[in-house]
Amino acid sequence: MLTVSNSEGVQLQAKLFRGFGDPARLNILQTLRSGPKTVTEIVSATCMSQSNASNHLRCLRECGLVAAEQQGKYVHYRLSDDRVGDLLTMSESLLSDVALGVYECTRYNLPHKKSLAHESGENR
Amino acid sequence: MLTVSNSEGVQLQAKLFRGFGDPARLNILQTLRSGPKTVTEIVSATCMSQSNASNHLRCLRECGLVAAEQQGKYVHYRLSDDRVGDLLTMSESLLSDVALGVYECTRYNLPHKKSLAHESGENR
DNA sequence: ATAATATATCATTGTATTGTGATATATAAA
DNA sequence: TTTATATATCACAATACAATGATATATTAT
Repeated sequence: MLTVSNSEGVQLQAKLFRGFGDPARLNILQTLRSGPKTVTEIVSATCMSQSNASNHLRCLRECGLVAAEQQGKYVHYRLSDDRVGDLLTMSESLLSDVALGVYECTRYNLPHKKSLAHESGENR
Repeated sequence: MLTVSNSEGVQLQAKLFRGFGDPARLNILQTLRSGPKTVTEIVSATCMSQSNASNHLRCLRECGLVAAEQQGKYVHYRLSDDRVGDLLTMSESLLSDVALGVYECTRYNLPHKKSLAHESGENR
C-alpha cells in the first residue's frame, strides 16, 4: 500500500482527487459508469465541446482513472478500475449527509461578484 | 441517497472532491486522521502558515469534511465523518495501482516554465 | 486594564486551470 | 484519391485559486 504520510504521497493523492474534482471530468466519469463510451457519445452525453472532452479525457487517462481502446476510427473509454466507481458511490453517500455544507462552501465557488464591494456600507 | 445524474449534483460532488484535491487541504485531512487537533497543532504538523491553514480549514468545515469545536481559546478540528477517512483509504488503495499514471499526468502539473517563451523567437 | 496567545478574515498578487477555436492526425467510405 | 467522420493537440484568453501579509477578534493570563 502506498504511504501518503510524506509530502510526495500527499501530492500524488491530491492529484488523484483532482481527477474527480472538476465538474467536467466528474461528468465524464459519471457518464462512464453506465459502461464504455466513444468520445462522441461522451461529448453528446455531457454537452461539452469535443476538444474540451478530449483534453479532460487525456488527463483522466494519464491519471489512470479511465482506460482507452481504439476500435476502428472510434476510441472507447471506460473506467479503469472498479474502485473508481466505488469512490464515486462512497462520496455520494457522504455527500447525502453533508450536502448542505458543501452547497454553502463559498471559498472556492464564489458567485462571481467581482464588483459588489461598493454596495452601500460594507464597513466593518 | 443524493442523485448526481443532474448538473447540480455533479457540481456538488465535484466540490466535495475538491476538498480532497488540494495538497494543503489533503495534508490537513491526513493530519486529522490520527485524531482531533487544534489549529496550532495542524499548523506545526503541516508546516503551513496560520492564515493559510485557517483559510483551508474554513473551506473544509463549510464542505462538511471537518468539524470544529471551540474549547477555551483553542479550536479543535476533527474529521466530520468516518467516510472521510474511508475515502482516503480507498483512494490510497486505488492510487497504489495507478500511482505511475498519476505521477505522469501532466495536463495540470506542467513544470512551471514561466518564461520559456522568449527563448529565442517569441513571435506569435 | 494590558499583554499574550489562538484563531479568523480579507484584500492582493502571482500562478494554475479551464474552455475555446483552429488545426492536425487517423480511419473509413465513396 | 477525395471526402467525411472521429479524435487529438495546442496556443491563447479568461477565470479561478492558493499563499501571503496585515489586521481583526476572541480568550486567557498578569
